[in-house]
This record gives sequence, C-alpha cells and structure tokens, in this order.
Amino acid sequence: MATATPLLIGELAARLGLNPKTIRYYEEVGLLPEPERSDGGYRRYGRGDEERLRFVRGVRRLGFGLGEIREVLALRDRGEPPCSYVAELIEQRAAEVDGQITELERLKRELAELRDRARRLRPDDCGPEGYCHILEEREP
Amino acid sequence: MATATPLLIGELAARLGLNPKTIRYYEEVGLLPEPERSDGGYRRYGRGDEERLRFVRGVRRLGFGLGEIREVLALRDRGEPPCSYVAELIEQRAAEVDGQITELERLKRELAELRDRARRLRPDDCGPEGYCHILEEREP
DNA sequence: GTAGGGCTTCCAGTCGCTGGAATGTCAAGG
DNA sequence: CCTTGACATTCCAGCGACTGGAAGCCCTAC
Repeated sequence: MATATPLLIGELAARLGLNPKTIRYYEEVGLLPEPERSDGGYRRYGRGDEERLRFVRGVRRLGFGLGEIREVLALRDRGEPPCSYVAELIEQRAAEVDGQITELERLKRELAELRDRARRLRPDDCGPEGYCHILEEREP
Repeated sequence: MATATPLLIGELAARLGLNPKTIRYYEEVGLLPEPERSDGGYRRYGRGDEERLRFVRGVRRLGFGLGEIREVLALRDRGEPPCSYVAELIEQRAAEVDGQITELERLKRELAELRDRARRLRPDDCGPEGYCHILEEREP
C-alpha cells in the first residue's frame, strides 16, 4: 500500500471546500500547526491536519469565532478535554442566535410594514419634502 | 428668539445616540456634507445636518449598507425622488432578512441538538479521542 | 496661567477572509 | 534541455462599519 499520501494545499482545500488562502490564514492565526514542507517549500498535509481542519470547518459553521476554536484546540492540544468549555460555548452561542433571530424578526416586521407603505404611497406621489416618504416619520 | 443654534459634534452625537467618531466617519464616506467650521476649526452642525443624520440612523437600523444610503441621499440631493429605488431596496432587504432568519433557525436547531448531546454525554465521559465528542461525527 | 474637557487629525485595529503582485517549483511535452 | 502552464510561496492591501489611541489645538473657567 501507499505510504500516507501528503496533500498539497490546493488538494486539501478542494477536499474540504475551502479556499487555500483560508488554510494558510488558519495556520497564521494559530489554528493549524505549521505543516511539513517539500524540498521546494510546499506545504504537505497529512491525515491529522485534514482531521483538524475538518473539525475547524464544522465548528466554524456553527458560527463560533476563530478565537474560540483556537481555545478549544489549545485545550485539546494540552491534553485537557475541552468538552465543558465547549458546552459553555454552545449555550452562549445558542443564546446569541436567539437574540439575533429576535432582532431579525423585528426587522422583518418593520420591513413588511415599509413594503406595504411603499405600495400604498405610489412612487408618483413622491414629493420633494424630506428624504423619502416611505422611510420617514416612523421612529423615535 | 435665538438664531439657529449650531451644535458641536459631541452635542449632536449625544442627541442622536451616536459616537462622534461615527459622524466624522459618515462625513468621510460621503453621507454628510462637510459642515461649517468655527474659527477654531470645530464642526458646527445645523438643523439640516441633524435631520439628515437622523434619516441615516433610521435607515441604518434597517440594516442597509452605507453605500445604499449614500445612493438614496445622492438621488435626493440631485432632486430625484428616491422612492422607487428605496422600494426596491426594501424588497431586497426583506428577502435577505428572510434568508438570514432561515439560516439562523437551522443553526438554532443544530445548537439545540448539540446542547442535548452535551447533557447526555457527561463531561466526565470526555475521552482522549478526537477533538471534542460533543462536536464530532455530525457532518458532512 | 493653567487645568480640564472637548475638539482636530491621522493611523491602526477589529473579524475572517480574499484578491493581487511578484516570484518560485514542479511535472509534462516538444 | 527548455519551455509552458498550473500550481505553490510570500507579502501587502482591502472589504464594512466603525472604534480606539496618540499628538496636538481650542476654549472656558478658575
């Protein structure tokens, strides 16, 4: 059988649906260790790198910041299980997402109102007063 | 009565609940015209400036970008009613918000699942395999 | 006169990439 | 052997919408 086949950055990126630049960036900000290099200086990634990156991608999709992910990885790298920290993060993130949804729902209602208003106030009625009659006089 | 009282940037900012830096920034990116200056070079804002800024703040709260707001203001400044453009923007933004809500709802469900999972898998069970047993093996 | 507060400018940093420029490497084909 | 082309490397800059800090000026009050 073939020995572990190291991947070049482009191959790895394609495999994970990432931009190669993103992978270099993750390395730069300390999410990935510096990989081996070929004689010519090309990065060569092994199975462990791919795993790690797959983990990062998965967590990223949940909306966690790179700093948080770095923290999780650092715990694991130090041999401490990151699970309780992760559980905490999940709670936090869930609350954050709830807040964002609430805010977006509010916005959605407001936009729906404005859309109705835009339909009621025909564009032709648009006078010279103020900036835009659709948007004005609806605050505090 | 007093003649129109020009405001210094801090007063204006306080009135609108904005950071003075934000007002300078809006000027810099072309949302606000350069205001008058006092002898010493202090910006002095009049009623019109406050109106304009109030409008900007209102539209900003709907999540529109500064570029879009600039466009609206530019139309108005040219004497063309921006209403049909604004109506278009509202439709676009409403669709965008719907998309964001959908995505966040998905995320919310996913996080809820992970939270359950975190409760099932007691932290003490956290073994040395992988990065985090809460987060792993749940993709593509 | 001096202390303070607010104003001015300019530069830098945030976050997570992403693009571009200039240059180097590598395998295949002529 | 040389070239071609697709990759790779580095470094720098920019996105959006601010926000902070530093260095210095203005203005008022004591």
